[in-house]
Amino acid sequence: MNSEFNIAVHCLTLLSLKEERMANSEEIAKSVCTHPARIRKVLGLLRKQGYVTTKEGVGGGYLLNPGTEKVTLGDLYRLLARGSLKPSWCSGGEELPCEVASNIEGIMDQIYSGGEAALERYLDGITLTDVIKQIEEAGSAANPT
Amino acid sequence: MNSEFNIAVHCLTLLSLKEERMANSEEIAKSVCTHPARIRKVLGLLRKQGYVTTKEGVGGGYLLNPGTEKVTLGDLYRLLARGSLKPSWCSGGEELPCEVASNIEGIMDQIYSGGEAALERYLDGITLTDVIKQIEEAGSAANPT
DNA sequence: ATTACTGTAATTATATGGTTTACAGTTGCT
DNA sequence: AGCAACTGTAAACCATATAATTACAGTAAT
Repeated sequence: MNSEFNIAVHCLTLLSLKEERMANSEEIAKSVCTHPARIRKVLGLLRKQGYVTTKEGVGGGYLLNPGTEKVTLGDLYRLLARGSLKPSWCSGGEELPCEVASNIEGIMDQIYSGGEAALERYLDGITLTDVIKQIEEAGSAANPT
Repeated sequence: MNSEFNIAVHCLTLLSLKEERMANSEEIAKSVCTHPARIRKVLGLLRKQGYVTTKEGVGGGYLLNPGTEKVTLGDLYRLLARGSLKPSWCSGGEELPCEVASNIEGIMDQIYSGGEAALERYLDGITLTDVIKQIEEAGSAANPT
């Protein structure tokens, strides 16, 4: 699947763990390990969903909205990576004389949709809170108090 | 995901519907709509699993083994497309000083594995027989007796 | 005004996936 | 034996998809 889903999870957990729940695209890009413009693109989509608020101008950046921790990975999947199961190339073709060739595409489409539904159900069971908790646990294991 | 999975499903249903359960790579390639060399590559893997027998030389080709219709799409997925959920690019990195960056990879890995397990469970519920039946139904609907 | 940000689109670089070519190995036929 | 029709496999080539980068307009704090 698409890596923007991965980026979204990363950005939101990072913001949640930040004091002030805020950071700018440059800082986030360092942690994600990509270019700030890419972060701005993904966070622009998350803003449209109401997950973050952006502040332009000096001292600006992205602010995590309250309640966003309840968002599930399924929500983020649907927003950023829906349809990623079906490959860009598929076999057969409507116009071909072969019975299999002309019908397989529709059947495989159904199968990919079903697979995606199964995947979404799984991802709906994981919230950002779950991911954040795991990060915190991993961190405290590395630096025990 | 990888389109070889799609090709495998196509080839096996095609062979099952053929009189003699046999065809050569050129004929199959026409139906799948790709190059014969690609068909040979995929069917080579299916041979190693015992799903087909190949016959080299004049009049050769691929023969569907008895019982292969019981194979599930999950089996084919594991053989040809396992691991396709995780994107080639992922965020973060062990070496980074950020707590999120250094831990996210392992956590996302687990999530991708879980998603893959969910997907496999779904695909395990579909056999080649199911796909073949659907092709037959679609065909008889187009040409009613 | 100037500086430090975001928003967004266009461009370039790189990776992936599919096609094609090539040729050695195998088998049936005459 | 020799030819023709196949598979097996790897390498080269090409197209497409994805990520990085550049660029610049818009916005807000000082």
